[in-house]
Amino acid sequence: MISNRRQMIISITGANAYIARQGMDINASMSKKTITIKDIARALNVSVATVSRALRNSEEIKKETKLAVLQMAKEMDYHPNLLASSLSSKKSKILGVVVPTINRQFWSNAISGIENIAYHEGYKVMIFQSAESYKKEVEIVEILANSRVDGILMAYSQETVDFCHIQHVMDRGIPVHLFERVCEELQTSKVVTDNFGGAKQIVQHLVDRGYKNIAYLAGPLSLNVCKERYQGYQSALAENGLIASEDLLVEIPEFSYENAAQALMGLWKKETPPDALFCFADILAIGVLHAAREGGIKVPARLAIAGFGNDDIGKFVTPSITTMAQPSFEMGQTAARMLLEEINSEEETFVYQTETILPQLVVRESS
Amino acid sequence: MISNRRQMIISITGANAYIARQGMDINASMSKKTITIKDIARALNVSVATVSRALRNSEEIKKETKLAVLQMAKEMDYHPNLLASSLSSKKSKILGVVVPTINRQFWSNAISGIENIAYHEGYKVMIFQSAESYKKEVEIVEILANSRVDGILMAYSQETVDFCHIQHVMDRGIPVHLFERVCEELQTSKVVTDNFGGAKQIVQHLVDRGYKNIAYLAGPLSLNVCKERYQGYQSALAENGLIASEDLLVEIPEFSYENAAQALMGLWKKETPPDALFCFADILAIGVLHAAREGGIKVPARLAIAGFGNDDIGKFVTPSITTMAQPSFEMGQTAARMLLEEINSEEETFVYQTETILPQLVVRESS
DNA sequence: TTGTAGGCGTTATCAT
DNA sequence: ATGATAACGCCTACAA
Repeated sequence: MISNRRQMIISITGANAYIARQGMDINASMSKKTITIKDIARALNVSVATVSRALRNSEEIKKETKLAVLQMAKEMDYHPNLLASSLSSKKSKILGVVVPTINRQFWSNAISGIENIAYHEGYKVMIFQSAESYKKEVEIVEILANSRVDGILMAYSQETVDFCHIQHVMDRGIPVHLFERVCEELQTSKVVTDNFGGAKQIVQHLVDRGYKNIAYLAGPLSLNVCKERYQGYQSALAENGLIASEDLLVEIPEFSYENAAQALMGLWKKETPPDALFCFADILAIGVLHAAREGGIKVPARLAIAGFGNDDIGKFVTPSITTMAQPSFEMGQTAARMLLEEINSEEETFVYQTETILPQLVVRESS
Repeated sequence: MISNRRQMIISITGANAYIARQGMDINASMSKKTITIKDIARALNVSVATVSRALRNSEEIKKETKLAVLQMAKEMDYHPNLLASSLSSKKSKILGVVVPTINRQFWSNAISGIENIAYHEGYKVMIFQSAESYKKEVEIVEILANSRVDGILMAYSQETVDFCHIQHVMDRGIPVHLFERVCEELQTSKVVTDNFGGAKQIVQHLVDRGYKNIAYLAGPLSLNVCKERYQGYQSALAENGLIASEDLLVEIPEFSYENAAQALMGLWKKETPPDALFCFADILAIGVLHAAREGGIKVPARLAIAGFGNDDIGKFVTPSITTMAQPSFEMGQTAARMLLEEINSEEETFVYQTETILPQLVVRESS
């Protein structure tokens, strides 16, 4: 445990240097008066308007004055106050992001993609996690709107069935784009995975491999993602003359290794346990795989496992997990790009689009 | 590809309802005049000060007026403008976060912990990734300072050897707390892992298991974390009469599975390849494990592997990875708590502390 | 307990 | 090309 007392660092540079030259008492000014465009204007004997224009590199300003302002700004160690700028210009250059959680790979990757694009376009990113709570989500959306973010990217919580809070901020004039978890009720741009097609494809793959009694381990079917993959699963089975019995559907309330493990145990106790298991997400597939090994169930001999998402982890476990690759980073980028496009669009009638990302089948050892 | 035209949703509720009742023309007010405390004041025939106080639940206000204001605010669909509030109060209630990347588990967990605490304390979080670039980091720090964040949490980039940019924002009066990646030069609070002790412990474990030729796969030794774990490694070897030969140190420029795999290949070509490999982070351990399997190297029979961090992945691979558990989520929480403590501290002389988190040895199959 | 009025630091609209 | 000046929406002494 090392601890230091805060130290007053006295340096005759930057702002203080300027003040010193003006003949002011340094000690009296230790409250560190922050330099504003007003100070620059006074020092240069021009108006604040001129300074403001010069700093924002406006065309309608003489080159020399612009240079003079820039130089004086540096000399006085001036730093713009973005709060004031935002208040005045009505543009905060902030994007709001709402995700269920930050610490699952899909979401952190998506956030990374969002930040990546935002940064390059000069936008900051404000991030919140709803923790799958509707109540929290409502609060968050309100906070973001009140913070005057220029737009919101969100994947709503699994509790969310009412979308008034989202509609409400849209009515306030704030563009909202949905990604991954979307709904029909809202007129927004959306970035989604082809869940139906993806699920169908991977289940077809299982069928092709000879598996006949394929179970689906789902998250809450109230979420479009979960339901769509379920429908893809059903469709694939139907096309192959197989039935998706109720018995083979397990819906878990929360995504975790443990819940997946439990689900497997439950399935295994049935009269006719499945010979393959399609999991809504890789995290579940991993949990199942782990439980299978502990239970002495050979994978893929007695049980094939397939996931969805292509988290890093699936590649390195033994046996490695067959999955549908979802480019989460790129999804974040796409969502951010589309949102910025709407923000920067002049027209009143922005055309909302739904961008569908096609996942890729990655066949590995688990099937 | 579904696409919809933006729709004007006309509803006689909220703000418009109020305006309608006032006899104003709805169509003329479609520009959605945002309601301010001024409007509430006018409607209630009180001053803006009263409204402001009532909304902030000030003590010095009569209960009835407070209620009246609150009710009218709701009726008029009032939403506070946090930008204006921040500008005026000089508190933005925003925390800035700078990390190398969001999409590695350690960092996303830490961010999650930070957001978690921040949210509960009424703070928003603005997140940036430096991508290990010094130049970008300098820009980011400037942006955060200009955004008037109330404090900054950061883990600097691996390129960063000069800390003036950080000192500069501190001089501007913005508290900065360092976590995980810290340096001696800066007088700030810090949250660190006991890297020396942790590395020593896990290497001692390897020695105890009978391994004698233990290599260290490091990240850039310019980072304190990498160096400290190196020193712990050296110390453990020394105490056991073993030598940490230069030959057994591999420094990779960037954290990736691939680089780790390459490093193993390099080591394996040596006259006397190592019999154990301590990796700076789990991600490297996984890369090495994967390469070992492909190269037919039995783990742990011919090569023991140990990591650091306890990412989820290490638990599920075969053989599972021995590692030092680093509670990243809690580190984020701790860092956030300490920063908020400084922000909320009245005193001029805040006592900077260094919080050291002890990692836990997790022995698994790879050793 | 409530009101008045002057900021907070920029931007934007008119003039000149 | 530059200047005055009024917003932007809220907070906070200081008065009353």
